[in-house]
Amino acid sequence: MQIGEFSERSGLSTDTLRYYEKIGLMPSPDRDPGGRRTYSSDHLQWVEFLQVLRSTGMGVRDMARYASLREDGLASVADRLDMLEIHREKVAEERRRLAAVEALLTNKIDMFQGVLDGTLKPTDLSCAVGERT
Amino acid sequence: MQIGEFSERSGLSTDTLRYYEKIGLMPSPDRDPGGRRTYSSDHLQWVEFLQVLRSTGMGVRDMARYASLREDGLASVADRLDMLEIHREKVAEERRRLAAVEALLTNKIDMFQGVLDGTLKPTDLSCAVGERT
DNA sequence: TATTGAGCTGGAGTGCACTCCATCCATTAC
DNA sequence: GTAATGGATGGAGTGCACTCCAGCTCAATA
Repeated sequence: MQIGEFSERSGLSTDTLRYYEKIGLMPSPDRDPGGRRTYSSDHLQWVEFLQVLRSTGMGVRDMARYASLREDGLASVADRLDMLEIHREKVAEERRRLAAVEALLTNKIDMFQGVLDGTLKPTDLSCAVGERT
Repeated sequence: MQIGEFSERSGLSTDTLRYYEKIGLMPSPDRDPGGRRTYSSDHLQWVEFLQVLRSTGMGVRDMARYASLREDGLASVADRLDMLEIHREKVAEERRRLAAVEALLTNKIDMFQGVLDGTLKPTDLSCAVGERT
């Protein structure tokens, strides 16, 4: 498949795809006789995983390192495992942090609602983190 | 308290604090006779909440909008409530997404471990999203 | 009183992750 | 044959959120 279709299927712009290739995130796809990139479904699975890493805060530097390990094949399994375990822990921490923030937001929301429906005096708001009446 | 101490306590650099003030995230603190900023513990609570918003993906544009509503006092409670509810839903969604990513990473990690301890053939790896042997 | 240190301002610079663009080339449709 | 379409390339530009800096003032201390 050519870059246009690949772009649509992966959800990444053609510019981003060429950029990812340039910085070493994507193995260079084969070219057709006219010099145009030809992607396989392997490439598709891979960019989808890249997007997972990216959307969970991994920087392109680390993604490039993982991509390079992946290119090394079996020999790099232990290293890839290390990276994934470290990343999973980061994701888990972030998820726990978000849960705490949700609780804090719920608390503030409840106070605002209390003020709006009159069950709370506006002055009670002052104890809500960072708010003012 | 002066900006140096405030910076230490809040964990934001003095540059960032002045920047936040400039773009309307922070109510301008009083100045001492020499023209230096004097922060209160109210300011501290507020920047701490700003950091919560920031670290959960709210952009400075929206934070400035919230800050401006906060300056309006009681009249803006309904609007602030709206913003917080919308933001809480975003945070909740993100938390659920992270949980899914954790599961995916765990799956890949298990496969790599299987390959390392010999209970899985390297060729089985190919079914793991985006990997190659 | 001289020096040191903290803080002030306006503006330039940085890093990240793209995104856009001009110009050129190949393929396909008519 | 030619026009339209899609892709290639190198390099410049963008938006965000800071971060750094020069040159200054002010206050506390030896």
